[in-house]
Amino acid sequence: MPELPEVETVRRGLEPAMVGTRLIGVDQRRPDLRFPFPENFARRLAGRRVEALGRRAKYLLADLDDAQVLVMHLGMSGSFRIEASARGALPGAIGQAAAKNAAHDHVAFDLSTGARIVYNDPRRFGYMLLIARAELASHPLFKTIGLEPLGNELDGAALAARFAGKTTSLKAALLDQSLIAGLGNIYVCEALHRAGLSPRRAADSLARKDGTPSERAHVLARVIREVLEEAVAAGGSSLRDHRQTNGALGYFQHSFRVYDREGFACQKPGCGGTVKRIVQSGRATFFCGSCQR
DNA sequence: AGCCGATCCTGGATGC
DNA sequence: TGCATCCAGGATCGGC
Repeated sequence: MPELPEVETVRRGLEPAMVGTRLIGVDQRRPDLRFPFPENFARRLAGRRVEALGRRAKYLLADLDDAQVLVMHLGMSGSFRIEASARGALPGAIGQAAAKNAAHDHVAFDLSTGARIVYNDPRRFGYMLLIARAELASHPLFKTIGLEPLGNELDGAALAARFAGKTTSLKAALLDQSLIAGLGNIYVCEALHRAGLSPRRAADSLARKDGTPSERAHVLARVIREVLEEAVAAGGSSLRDHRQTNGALGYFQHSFRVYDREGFACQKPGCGGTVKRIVQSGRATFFCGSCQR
């Protein structure tokens, strides 16, 4: 489910509820998600104060007052919701939708404010880890992570340099978290369409023969940032599971130009092409065969 | 070294 | 209606 915009939406929702509060109790309802929870997970979190809530790539990072970081990944179907109090249920349709899914509520954090934050994940591809802050950067999960697209790292030159010598497709390279972080299937398809680049084009074609970045590289870097920022502003894309922490749906799915739009007309003015669906390394790719070259 | 397919898991959509 | 099949926003692993 969650690519960078969805994770960032969740972060912005959780931040005001969590930062500065203490974790009074942690209700861990099963031994594992994708991986086993850390040893004594609930006990190690109890009483800790949350100092900051950050994001790197698709990871949420809660800085704790004991120099540990609670690392959370939402996998394909993970979501957080905030309940106003430990006992209280949310009113109306949002509350009902949450209650219906309660079988997949795997962790709940009770905060010193009385709020409760619940992690729900039907497919259980998500996970939570505790890592010492000093060891975070050298941790296997983080030391190989690529460019952060919303930071200052991403520009055409950096992208072309990362992709230099890669014989794989642009689609596969953009999905590779060790090259550029945070993109998933949706935003790769959308960015390539906006850039007018074929997903089948070789990744190293972003650089000229002399190694300098081509115009394509600059355009692609710009539209990646653009589509991610627009999606964050829309609260992410809600296809199945993604919700904002207040239960509301994101609405960027209404702005898709190619993703899941096989057979529809290309929306680029004057193009006249049709959106196609192909499979690349086992995953659906949506693109316009006319204007993406 | 680097790429591809299989795999973890559940639920929704589709087809017979 | 029921059952089987396929597909899904991710990322790791083994095999080649």
